[in-house]
Amino acid sequence: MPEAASSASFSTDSSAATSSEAAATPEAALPKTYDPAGTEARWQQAWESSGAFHPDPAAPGEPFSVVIPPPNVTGSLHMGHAFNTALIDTIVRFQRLQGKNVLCLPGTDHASIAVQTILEKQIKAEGSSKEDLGRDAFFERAWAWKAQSGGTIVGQLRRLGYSVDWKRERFTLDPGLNKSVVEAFLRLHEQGLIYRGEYLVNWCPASGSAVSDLEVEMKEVEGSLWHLRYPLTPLEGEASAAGAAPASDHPIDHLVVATTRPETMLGDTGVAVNPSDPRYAHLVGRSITLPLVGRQIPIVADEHVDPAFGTGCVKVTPAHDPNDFAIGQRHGLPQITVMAKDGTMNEAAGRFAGLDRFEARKAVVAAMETEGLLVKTEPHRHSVPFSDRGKVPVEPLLSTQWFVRTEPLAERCRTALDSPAGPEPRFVPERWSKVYRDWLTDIRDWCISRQLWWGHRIPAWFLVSETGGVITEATPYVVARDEAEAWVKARAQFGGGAQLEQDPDVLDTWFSSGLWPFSTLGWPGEGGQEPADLATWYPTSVLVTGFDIIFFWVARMTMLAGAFLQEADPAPGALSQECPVGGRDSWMPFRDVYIHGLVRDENNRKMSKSAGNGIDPLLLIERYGADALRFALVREVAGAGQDIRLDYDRKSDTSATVEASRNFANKLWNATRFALMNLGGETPASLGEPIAADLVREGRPLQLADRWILARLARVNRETAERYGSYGLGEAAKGLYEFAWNEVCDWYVELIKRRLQVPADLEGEARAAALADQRTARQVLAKVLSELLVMLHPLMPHLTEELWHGLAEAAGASAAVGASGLPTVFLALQPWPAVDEAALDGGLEESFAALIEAIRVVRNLRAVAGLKPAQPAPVQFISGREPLAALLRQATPEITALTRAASVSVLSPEEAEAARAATGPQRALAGVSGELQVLLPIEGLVDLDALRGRLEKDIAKAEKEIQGLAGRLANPNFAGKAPPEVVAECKANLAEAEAQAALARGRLAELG
RNA sequence: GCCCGAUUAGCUCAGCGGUAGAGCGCCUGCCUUACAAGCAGGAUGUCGCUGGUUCGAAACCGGCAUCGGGCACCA
Repeated sequence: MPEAASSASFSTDSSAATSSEAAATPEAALPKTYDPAGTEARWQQAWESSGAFHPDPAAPGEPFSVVIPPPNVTGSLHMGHAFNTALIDTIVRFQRLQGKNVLCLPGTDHASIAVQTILEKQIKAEGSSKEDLGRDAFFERAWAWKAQSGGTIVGQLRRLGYSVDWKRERFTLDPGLNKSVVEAFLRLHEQGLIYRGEYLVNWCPASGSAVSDLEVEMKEVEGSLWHLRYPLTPLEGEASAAGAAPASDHPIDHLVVATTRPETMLGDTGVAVNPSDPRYAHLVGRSITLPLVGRQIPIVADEHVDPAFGTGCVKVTPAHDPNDFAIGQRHGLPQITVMAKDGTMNEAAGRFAGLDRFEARKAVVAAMETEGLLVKTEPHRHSVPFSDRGKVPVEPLLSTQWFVRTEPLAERCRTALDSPAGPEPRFVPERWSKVYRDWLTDIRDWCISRQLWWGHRIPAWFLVSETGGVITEATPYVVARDEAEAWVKARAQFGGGAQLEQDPDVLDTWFSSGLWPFSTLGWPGEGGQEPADLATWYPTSVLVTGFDIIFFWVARMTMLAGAFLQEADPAPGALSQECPVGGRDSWMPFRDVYIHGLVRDENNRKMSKSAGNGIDPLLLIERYGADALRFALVREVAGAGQDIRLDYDRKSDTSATVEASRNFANKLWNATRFALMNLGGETPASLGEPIAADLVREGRPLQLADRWILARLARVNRETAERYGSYGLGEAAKGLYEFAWNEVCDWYVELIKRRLQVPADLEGEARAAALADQRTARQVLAKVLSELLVMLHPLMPHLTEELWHGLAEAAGASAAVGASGLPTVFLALQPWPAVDEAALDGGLEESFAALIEAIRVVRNLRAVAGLKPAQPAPVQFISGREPLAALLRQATPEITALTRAASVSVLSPEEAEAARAATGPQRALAGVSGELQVLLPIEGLVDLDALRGRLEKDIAKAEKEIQGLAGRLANPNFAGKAPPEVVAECKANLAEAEAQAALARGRLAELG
């Protein structure tokens, strides 16, 4: 237990001695600066050991659920994860304060191809291979890796203060999720949505596996375009090229094709031209003798060919190019594979067999040149598909794989997006729904099998006895939950004597990730019972993730949910373990999808491992605290979905942005420290709510500043709840920052200091009155502060939890503690405070702003005149506006304290004129704010030049304004067409600016 | 090629029809007993360019430029 650190914290343990001491002599017990390390660890432990975030599906409260995007177990977390975590945790903590039954479910992803790549690299470095190890030993090693990396990740998530339910933590490859995966595969297969077949797939020679279209990235490379001469095969009876060729005066005896991949010509099975191309129309149907190979291949007409590009002739290699594959299909051309799966040429490549594909390219070009068939070579910049993981060009190869038929699933999703009740899911920001929809339109089937080991084994068993003991495209198979069921199915279909072998391949990682929102909640359940978690928390409330995985993950989840979670799940009768899904509004796995941006580095580059510019979140947490990092990340969010930039100095490992948030944490710490020193050992509970009417009755009414801050508090409460609830997290953070610092600390606390300290020499009734008023101030301060802490809790959970307990237990009252000695009552589980509607007072907020401005003018005058801060000076306000004048009179004691005033007087213009008539003009520091004149009538000790400068500046500013306003009013169109209230405001402003200029001129003249 | 962002103070970004804002940084003065991780005061902008709509545009519309991202892709 990290109790040692609690000396730097508000003590919440049962040894109340330190607490009561803290109340009496706070300076002794509380340091001036907040030290997050001990505090954060302690609260994380307390929350978790008390099960604060382990919800009961049967508990009351509207369900609210989030499944976190499971990080890959490929090492440790980066700043993007910290950002995602900060956003999700802010949302779920807010919803918990709203009284909802909140589940936030954590987990990690096995990341099939990424993890296997890492492990194979390690094994290779040891001079071995996964084949040497064998499948079992490899798995053991992979699980050990998972334990280590997963442990690191979970540790990092805990360190951020993530309020997830660790008891429900899942891993995409754990046995429960395997059950979901197998069930999903079975049902899709039964529905005809999974099929197996030989197609052209993206083959990654580096990982030795097929990959999906999404895992292919197009990269621009400098290549060449080789023009090759393909001779026409002479027609029968055509003796030679010089023979009769009635169709043309210029007989054609060859075609020229252009290619970026000459090595594939060995697999050419045709040449295509555009059907409307007059140059070649007469040649369609004739044959070419394929150079180097000698094969006869036909000339076909196909719309795909662009007559304007190159020669208008295209070589067709159906086994090695997606477009050629399609052309081949349309014209019944054979598919000849000339390459093996390791990227070398195979026996079909004849004399080029055994060469690596890039060597073969050179060799083929050389051979063509030798034959005199290379027409020319041009430099050519073009896009080449690269494997995301393997970082090598992928090879389109014919291969037998498993596929998900996506169109029927995508169609459901498109329909849901057009739901009359509003789009499902709802994207925030909305623009991402277009990206999502576009991808779901014209979607291609999803290759889900991977020739890897680390992953969910495909639940298909082959009757290899039917095909000579090996698995081929033609081998019959059964899909089953396990081997026993496979045997039953196999016997039923093929009788006894079968020999079964499970498919050696595994499923694409995203297949299991795609089930995450329901597999983690217990889908499909046992014995036809719907799991309680699924019944309560499905659909989840919101998915929070980056835009980079909308296709990979978001769309896969919605498509797969559409197959399983519909009210009328069309599963055939064979699947009797049907999971009932009654009573749901929607089968969609989430109501909202909140898409956030990426974290960029100080140079505006995306932070990534490969770029080497990542920042370890733990480094910043250690330096500034988890709350500071979280607050900094959320505060950077502008609107929604925009990337954020985190400034960072790599030499010193510091970040000004995070430091600013750390400073804010410290500000809150000190505000609470101030409160503890001034609440006389009382707590918000013992003081009670400051109810205006009661206080009037008790003869200690709310003062002006009290009413003002309570009005502000009510408004900020309302705004903040609205922002948190509508994904305006950055705005919520900024709003609270400004309220806490600029209003509560800078003004309210300063304004009530005088009232909090009752002079010892005060006696009798005056003393009683002062004490009564002190109590009012204490009540308001306690309320404002504790409510502020609740509102800030989603953003800075540890600090606010600590301070809230500090406030609540100020008197040393022992906190509720559990058997472990840790607290059992948490701010995290408190209700959000109700907005005090009666306290809202727009007029007061406005007039108080004028008071603040008046004080600023006084301070500015003092600064300009070079008065020493400690030197008192008389202050005179002249205002013709009664509400403001009254306010100034009322706030005289506060003004005195905040401006070091020797005296404060408030005069009407008439009184001021009369006084001047009586005493003559006096030298004074003068300034204006609106129609308010501020005078500091002091002789001597004043920098007159600076004062003149100040007045001249006032005049210039007023003149500029006058010019603008007068110009506008002079325009007849303005007066005629603008709304009357705008014109009136404009006139009023002009009058005021003119008055200001006149006043300032007058004062300037008086200075002489 | 198509689609989306962005372009405002030195930096990071708000503002989205009525006279330009915040934070950080910068300058000046302060250890004013909650906080120097602080307090007070101050300076700083042809709001990317260009047409248009409007009484009025940083904001709305059209074009252009630059930067960033996504999708597609002609061999």
